[in-house]
Amino acid sequence: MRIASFRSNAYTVVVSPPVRTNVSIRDVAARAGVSTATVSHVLNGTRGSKPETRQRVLDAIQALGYSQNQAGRDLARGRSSLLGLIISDIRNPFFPEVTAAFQEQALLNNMDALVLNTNYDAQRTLNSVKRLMGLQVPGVAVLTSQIDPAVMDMLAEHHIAAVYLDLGRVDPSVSNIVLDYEHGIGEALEHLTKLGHRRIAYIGGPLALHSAQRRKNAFLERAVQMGLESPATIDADFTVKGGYYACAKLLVGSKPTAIVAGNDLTAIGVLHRAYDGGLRVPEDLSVVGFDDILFAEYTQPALTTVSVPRVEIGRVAFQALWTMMADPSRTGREYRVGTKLIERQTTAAAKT
Amino acid sequence: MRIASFRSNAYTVVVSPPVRTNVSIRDVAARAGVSTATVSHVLNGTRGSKPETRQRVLDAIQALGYSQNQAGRDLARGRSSLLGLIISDIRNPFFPEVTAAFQEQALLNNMDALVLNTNYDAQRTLNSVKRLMGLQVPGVAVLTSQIDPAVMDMLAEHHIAAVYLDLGRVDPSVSNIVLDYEHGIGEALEHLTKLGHRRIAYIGGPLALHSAQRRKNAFLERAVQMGLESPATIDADFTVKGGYYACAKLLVGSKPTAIVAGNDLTAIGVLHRAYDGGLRVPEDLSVVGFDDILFAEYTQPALTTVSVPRVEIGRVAFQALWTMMADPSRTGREYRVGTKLIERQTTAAAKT
DNA sequence: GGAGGCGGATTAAACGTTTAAATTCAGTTA
DNA sequence: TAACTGAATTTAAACGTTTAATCCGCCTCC
Repeated sequence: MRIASFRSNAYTVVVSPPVRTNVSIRDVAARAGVSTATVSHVLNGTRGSKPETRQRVLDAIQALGYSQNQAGRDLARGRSSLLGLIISDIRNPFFPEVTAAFQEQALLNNMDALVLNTNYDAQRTLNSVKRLMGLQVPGVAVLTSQIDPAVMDMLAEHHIAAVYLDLGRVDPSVSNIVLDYEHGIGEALEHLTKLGHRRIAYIGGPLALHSAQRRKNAFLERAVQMGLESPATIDADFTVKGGYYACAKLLVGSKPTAIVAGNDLTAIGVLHRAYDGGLRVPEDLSVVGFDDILFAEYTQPALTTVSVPRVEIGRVAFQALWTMMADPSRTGREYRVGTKLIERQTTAAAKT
Repeated sequence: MRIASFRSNAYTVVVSPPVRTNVSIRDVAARAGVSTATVSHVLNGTRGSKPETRQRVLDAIQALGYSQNQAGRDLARGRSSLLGLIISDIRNPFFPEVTAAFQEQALLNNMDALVLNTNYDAQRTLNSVKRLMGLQVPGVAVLTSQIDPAVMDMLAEHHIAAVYLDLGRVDPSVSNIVLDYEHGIGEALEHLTKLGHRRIAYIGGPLALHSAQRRKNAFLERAVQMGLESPATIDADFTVKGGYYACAKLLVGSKPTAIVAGNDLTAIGVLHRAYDGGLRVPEDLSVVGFDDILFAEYTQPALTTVSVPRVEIGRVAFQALWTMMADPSRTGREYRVGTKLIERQTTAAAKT
């Protein structure tokens, strides 16, 4: 062992001892004059104790500055107090709020959340899940937009509670959060038509993304339903640049008077293209985004957008796991969260 | 126990058994015909083994789909493979990149990062640290802008490697990352003076924040050094709104021709105020931000700003911990990371 | 041919909890 | 008074690793 290679003798400075700051449950028990079992029960509320004993234990804990060793605990219980949260990329402005909300809930229930970025890489996702299983997590939220069946299988096989985003299915130990895109998009289209828009184009994301697919469908269905002229659509890549170029393509020929973007970054690209092309927003062109990321409020002009309730998603994800973990039958269920239009300044009456 | 309260009899459906998917190191050892010690050593490379034995172990692992139980491992080693990363708020655009970089490095070294938001709350910070200690983490990066001495003490007491941001000090088990604000601010001021600006105002953050303090000082020192007319400064709150109102105050009387903001959000507020006040940026007013958050690139016009190398900070934070953890003497050191000006479109020649 | 060294493997004792099962003990009932 | 309850507590056996201490051959060197 490396530490052992440090010989110390009378003349050397005393090296900080290889202390394990070892105040264990046994020390607490000794000081309180009870058994470790009692301490454990007091700590976990697993069984009633005489108020007086209880207090003695609490005092001892206080006096010794004891804190539970999770490793021992996890080992004994066969599961950890960590929950897995798998997301695509924390740098994507969609995720920080989801993450924060999830963690917040976890904390309230005395758990922690281990957040893992997959970087949109399936192999990495699988590795993440493997790590989580090594950690004996009792539950995992997979909030990426693509879901690898191998991941699902692996979690199911080990009977780990799991919650997914927009997975079409619910099973024992598997819950599902479905995003109601239709509602928000419906509001957006109603808003635009009320303002007199008829030629409304849509710029979406890469169809490999399930969410891009679903958003686009929601748009098209609603558009047809409302009898709009066959709407132009382009599939871009959910980036600012992508939005910029897609917009450029749309602004030739029979121009749309309004553009709905599949996410806010795309909408920002549209805003830039419009500016560079001498089009004023919203006077010459109305723009609606999707997501309501933090910065939507700060674009110039402020972006009208369909908000996706990220905080709620995070909270619901935790609740889903928690519910399944508490239920011996592990029944999964479906949770529905809505989207809605946030009107800001990038929409106005269509030019006639 | 809750589970136990479920009586099952011959007539009920069989409840999914309380399986512990128990393929342990013992099973691997048995199948490979070796002792658990050997398996452990193969797994950790802690000791040489005959290639042939090694292979047998590896095969057994493969065949059984074994994966290490971290709880057992952590318990035996007295420390976990988790590193703590304490940040103020993952929703603050400064942190996602730092976090991602830190996690990236951790992953490369077979560790995980547990990210904890303090929400700028000292009590919560302390609780976070306590949790981390319960988890037996071998190291903690505290990248909040305020550092509670109680936190430092607690970590030091338990000999846990720690790295801080802009803490003025280095100790055994304590490293420090110092941000060289001066360099970037110097570049910004040179850039502005070269463009003919003389009246340059500064809008900072709440002085309770150490980083706000340091940025402001860096600005003032450089300004004096360069012989600028005594610059107006306002301490705002690092938000868009704050920037907006601070800017409003500056735009009366002898107006500045350029404004340097203590962070990008503030700068965005300035941009908005200028727009609302009929001032064109950069023709009538030059603006420089600080941080270079993702969105700096997407403001209209794109924000000139002093970039703080977030990815590098995350990486360095990990390296600092890793280095101390590997060093039996736990020597801490100081790491310096630079800032630099990113010229975009919010600066131009001063109006004469 | 014995001493010594060495690489490769095993044995067995931790590590700090949780939790069935056993024990104690005071109170109640027959 | 003996038998029974039930609450409060203790005992002790896991849980799955790591690792110091041993052991076992085998080789080398006098």
